[in-house]
Amino acid sequence: MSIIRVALDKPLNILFDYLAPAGVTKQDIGCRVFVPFGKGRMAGVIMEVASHSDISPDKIKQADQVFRDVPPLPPELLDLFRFCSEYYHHPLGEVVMNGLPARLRSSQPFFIRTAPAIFQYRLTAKGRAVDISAIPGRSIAGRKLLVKLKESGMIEDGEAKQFSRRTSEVMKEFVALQWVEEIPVAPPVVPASSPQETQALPVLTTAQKNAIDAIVPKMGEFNTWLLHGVTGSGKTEIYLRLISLLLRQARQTLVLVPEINLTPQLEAIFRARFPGVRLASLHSGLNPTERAEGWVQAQLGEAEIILGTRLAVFTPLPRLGMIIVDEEHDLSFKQQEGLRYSARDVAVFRAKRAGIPIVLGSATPSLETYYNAITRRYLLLRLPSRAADNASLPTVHCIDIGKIKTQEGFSPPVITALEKCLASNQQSLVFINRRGYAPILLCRACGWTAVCHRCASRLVVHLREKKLRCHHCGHQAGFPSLCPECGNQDIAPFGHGTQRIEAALTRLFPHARIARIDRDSTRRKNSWQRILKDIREQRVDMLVGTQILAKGHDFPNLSLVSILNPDASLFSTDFRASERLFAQLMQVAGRAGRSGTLGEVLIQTEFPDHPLYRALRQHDYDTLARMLLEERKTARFPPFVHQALLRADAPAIATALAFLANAATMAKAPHQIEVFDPVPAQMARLKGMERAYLLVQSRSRKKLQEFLGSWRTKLDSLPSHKVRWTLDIDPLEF
DNA sequence: AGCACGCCGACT
DNA sequence: GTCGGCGTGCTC
Repeated sequence: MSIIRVALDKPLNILFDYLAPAGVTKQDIGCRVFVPFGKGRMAGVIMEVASHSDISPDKIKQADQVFRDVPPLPPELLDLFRFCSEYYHHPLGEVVMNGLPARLRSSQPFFIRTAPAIFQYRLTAKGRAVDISAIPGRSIAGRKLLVKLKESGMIEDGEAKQFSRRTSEVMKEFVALQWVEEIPVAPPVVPASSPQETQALPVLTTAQKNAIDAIVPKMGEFNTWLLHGVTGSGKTEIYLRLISLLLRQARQTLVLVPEINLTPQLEAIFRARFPGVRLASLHSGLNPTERAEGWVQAQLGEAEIILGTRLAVFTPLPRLGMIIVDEEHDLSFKQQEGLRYSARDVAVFRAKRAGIPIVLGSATPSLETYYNAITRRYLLLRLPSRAADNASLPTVHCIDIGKIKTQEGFSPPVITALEKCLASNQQSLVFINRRGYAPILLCRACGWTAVCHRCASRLVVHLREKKLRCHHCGHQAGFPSLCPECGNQDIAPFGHGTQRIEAALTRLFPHARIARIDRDSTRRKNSWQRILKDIREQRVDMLVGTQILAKGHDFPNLSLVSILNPDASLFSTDFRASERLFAQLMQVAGRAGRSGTLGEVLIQTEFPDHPLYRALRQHDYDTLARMLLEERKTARFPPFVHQALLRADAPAIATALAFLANAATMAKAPHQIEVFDPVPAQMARLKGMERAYLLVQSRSRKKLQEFLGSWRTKLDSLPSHKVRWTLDIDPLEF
């Protein structure tokens, strides 16, 4: 027992053997270890302990130090890493180290703060006497804090921290001034055996009740449940009931959500429902230490609910009882670089191994998931109507802009509807999936358009900043006054983006309060949360925005959704474009009329009879999904085949294509495997790199995997000057 | 991936 | 004469 095999963050598909430090046993498998490597030293994870090594003894170095600061990674997690390494054909060391929070990847030991201190801050008599003007006006955090304290007398740590990053400092000053006193709160005993659900629980709809009755008897076994519920049908309430059940059994629940935007919302709901229950929130908005702390709490079994984005699927969870993947169709579950894993698929595998249920929730399931459900590999639960008493699904109308002319992007019926909405104090939403002022800068004389020189894309006009921007690489350019091609002055923005629509709305409705919501307007930290608050508190009449608005937010007073130009992706070359467009439109449409008021959705299109819009009008996901599945079947697309992409990047497209051609010859297409011709990627140039890919597919996942395994060893030995290649399993983008 | 070693062009 | 280009090969 003197050799340890260590996973290191290196693009090599091997473990590295080291002489173990004294006293190392099999108990240390899963511990982090510090080792010499090349001329430096680095941190890794002990994957195996062995008695001998095949490496010649003179090469083997002595490992420096085994870290026992946190418990070793449990065997199930190491298995999960091995599975990912094999399935995604990615080096094990990179998989393992990618799964650890950054703070634990470093060579610094991590000191667990035992019993993370929770404090209450109570306003003293002295503090009560302080006038708000005693705090300088520029100390916004200080003022907010004092106002809050005067309102409620006391505040908890966690709540205070939400005001601003400065809060803890300010609070220290308050304590020093004896305005507040600090009272330690005893942390809840672990595990909280009975969740204190104090408030009256909402009455369940029949569909919700049926769903819960179906899952509850099978809580102890693996099943993949698809919870297919229209927007507003109350999926969250089902999650809450199931979690509550697990809390009573002292088991942990892992909840995966798409992106950080939704995390605070769901976190607030969970905390309100289960006060006193330890919830670890793992998202990219945390600093490395916070992230590691949440992770360790999960690993120690202290955190009972773990809420996080895709990376959270790799959290060690000793008492895991269920996994929930909310908005399972969301693309952000798939990592698009490095280890290209799908957190949703990894979660299903993890649940299967652990013998626990997994619930995939969506109003618009991915076709892969839906297919699994209708073929009974997954168990399907439906919530066909909205949960709130008086809420029904919005009416959807198409406006044929082939027949009715638009002005500044708006057709007369949309303008009228917006007017009516404004007059009756209802909020409206204008959806246009394009940031910036206009997508194109065009010379009317010669047809020249501004393009990015690093990407195969057009530059987008950002009028306010007087800049042209590439939305793919971030490149910025000034605004030319003449056409660089023909010298003509007649160059102008063409088409509509959110900024232009916002400007048009401001002209049309000068008295309306208009908010633009896109990546540009929500870039700054907390600005999205602020806008959301403004919307909820009715300080906004009209919202203009991109797909950010489509995602899971509840706008109670919103009654009109206008969708401006969705046609572009109807006839796209990407076979998933229709599925995505439909999901997106269904999601935005679902923002309308979620409580009380009847919602209305207006779609401006040149193809009002297209089946996609017909399905949308009838809120009929199933018919369209089945139709799209039929198309996929005849065209031999997923989910009827399994795909893998060999991607190659090179400075010149010919180099990338030549490499792929070589790779294709090596493949010697075995039985049941289709190897296609190398082709340039959709975005043929990105950030100065030319990109191409080679598609491989098979009806048998197993056959495809076997093939990929042997192919990859050959690829490793292929000359690849100037070419960077990766395998992308179950690719979503081409 | 880094980072070495190694073999050929323009510079103080 | 060297400094440095990046092609090739190794890391326990």
